[in-house]
Amino acid sequence: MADVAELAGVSRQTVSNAVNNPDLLRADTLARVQQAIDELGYKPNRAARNLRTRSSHLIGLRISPVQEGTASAVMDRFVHSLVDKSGEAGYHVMLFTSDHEDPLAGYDDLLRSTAVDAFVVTDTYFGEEQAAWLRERRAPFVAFGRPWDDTSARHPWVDVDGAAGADLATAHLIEKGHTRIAWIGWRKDSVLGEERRSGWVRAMHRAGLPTTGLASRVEDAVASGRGASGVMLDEAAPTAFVCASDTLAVGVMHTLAERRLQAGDDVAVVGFDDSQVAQTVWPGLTSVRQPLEEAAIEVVKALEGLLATPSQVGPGVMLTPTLEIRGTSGPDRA
Amino acid sequence: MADVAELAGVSRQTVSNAVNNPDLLRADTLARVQQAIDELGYKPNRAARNLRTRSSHLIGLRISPVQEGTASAVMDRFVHSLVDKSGEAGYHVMLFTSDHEDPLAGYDDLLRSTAVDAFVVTDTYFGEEQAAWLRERRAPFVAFGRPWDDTSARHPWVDVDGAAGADLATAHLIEKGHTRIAWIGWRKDSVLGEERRSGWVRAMHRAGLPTTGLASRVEDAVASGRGASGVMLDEAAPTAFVCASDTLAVGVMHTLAERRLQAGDDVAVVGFDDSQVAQTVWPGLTSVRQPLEEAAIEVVKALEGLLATPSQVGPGVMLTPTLEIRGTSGPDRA
DNA sequence: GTGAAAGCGCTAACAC
DNA sequence: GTGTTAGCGCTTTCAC
Repeated sequence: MADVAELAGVSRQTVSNAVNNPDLLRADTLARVQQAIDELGYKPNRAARNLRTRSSHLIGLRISPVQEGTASAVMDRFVHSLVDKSGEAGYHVMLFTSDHEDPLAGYDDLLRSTAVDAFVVTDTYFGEEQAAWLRERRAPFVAFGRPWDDTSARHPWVDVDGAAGADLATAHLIEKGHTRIAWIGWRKDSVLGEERRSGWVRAMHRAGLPTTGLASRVEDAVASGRGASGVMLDEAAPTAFVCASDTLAVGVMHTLAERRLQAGDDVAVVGFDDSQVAQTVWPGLTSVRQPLEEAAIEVVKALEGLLATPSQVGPGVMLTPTLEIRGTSGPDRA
Repeated sequence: MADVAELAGVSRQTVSNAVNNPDLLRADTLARVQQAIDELGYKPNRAARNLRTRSSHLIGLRISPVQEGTASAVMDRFVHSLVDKSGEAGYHVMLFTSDHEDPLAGYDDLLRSTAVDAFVVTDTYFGEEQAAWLRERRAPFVAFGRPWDDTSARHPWVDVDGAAGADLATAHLIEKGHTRIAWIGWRKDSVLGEERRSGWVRAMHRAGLPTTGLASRVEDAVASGRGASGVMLDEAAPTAFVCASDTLAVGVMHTLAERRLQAGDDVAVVGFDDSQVAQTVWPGLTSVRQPLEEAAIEVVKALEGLLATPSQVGPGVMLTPTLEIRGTSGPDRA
């Protein structure tokens, strides 16, 4: 910095102003300083700046372990988008993990050591707890996932409308002529699962179609999807399946393959998350896709607002997913 | 820090020592300071520490955009492992992107602003260029991927033996009775692809089996795998396929499905990377799995060595992949 | 619009 | 073993 100042013939302070408050300088001075900066390849030292401004321009994101044997990688896609979008806003994403026992430990450490300016909280299931804890400590954070029970939650959030996604999927199948459309979803204690399920119910009832005996709730695993769809096929003879996840949808496809049924031709299947599995598996799994890039944009926007004026919290942002139509959602042939 | 010092009845420096050089203190003093730290929930301020020690305990990792429509997510799995392992060593992973035009720009910025202590370089294809550039700037880094042409490269690296992986896959098929085993790989300009291919050649020749007319080199895309395997089936009638990636292997499975052939029963297929697709697709895609967790451990180890004694560079570490055997690698029925 | 002075919170070097 | 001193590189007052 001193070098730049000397080369430009100004004081060190003026260099700082050139970088942080360019409009404070006269145009010609600014140009001279800028040239010196370029010439010397000067970049302000992060540590010093952080110390002085009490901000790190780092946002913390806790990532949970990879789920082997499942199809979904929503988290990973979101991380990519978030890194992209926050980078454009001058922030970097710092990843951390904490053991499942005490997920808050990681947050606490980073908070106390002022390592990050804010967090992005994504873990939907533990969201509540984390949110309450962070709020209590006045830690700035934006949640990807709405606050479910706590209607009084005063923190910014961005979420994707799961019901709309399932509705979209179901309506698509209805349009294809299906009338007996089954739901393979998650256990009842999953708020996310119940929300997605409600979209299926909504679309079915809107079309005057029955849902009784057509819903199943299981663990999010391929084997569970396979098991549930086998039973469903035997007992309720649906011509199409809407699933709460691609993992479950792949399970349905296992059942079909075992029974020598063609996914799409004989029985339709729609998944949720537009995973790489959905994108590549034959003949292409129709799937609900979350607008993660948009979500990242909104999260960063909320983050910027939060750090600029911590007091005022804007309303939550709800995004609508889209449907990626592929081979498994063929017309009803029955 | 001052509070802790006062509560423990020592000077601020002693608190610092308690944190950074505990063995410098007498046991009872240490205990007293430690208790004060716990009581107050004290954590050293990162920015101040970074400024003073000229280190951020951050390692930079450039992530490339997600490849839609492919099966592999090696990068994402590696990121998870790296975050885990580096966390144990007291480091955090900071992600960044840079446009494809100028991948070095991102590195340069972080380097100049002393934002990170070191980089982990993973992009195999641009590895050479990046490595040379970083070395020139004396930026500490560890490469995940060996230096291919530059035998004089004096930087630490960790890599997975792709030839061994393809050899493993091929030998497994040979053991299953297959004799006409085809290779679907990447274009010739991919060093990684040629390396994997050499493992197939090696295993075939070791068993006295022919390779002529059994190899195909295409883009890494599902459609390419499908196309190449279709042609191969018509022209050379192989009973098994070994592929350079799960993406290509899924393409082969498309061809089989279209021809009403059962993957595993009629024609065997083995992929590479043990992606979520391989893990979930019916009837399970046998695939070569890279030991990414081990790789992350070695990378972190190298990183620690590098930062401790920058001058001495240990030898590269080569890891051997394993084979995940699933339904698609059935015996030869011909 | 520009420069001088002060200090962010910590740790390395030294004196005690 | 413990305390004192100095300073990491920057930005934020405040004069000028």
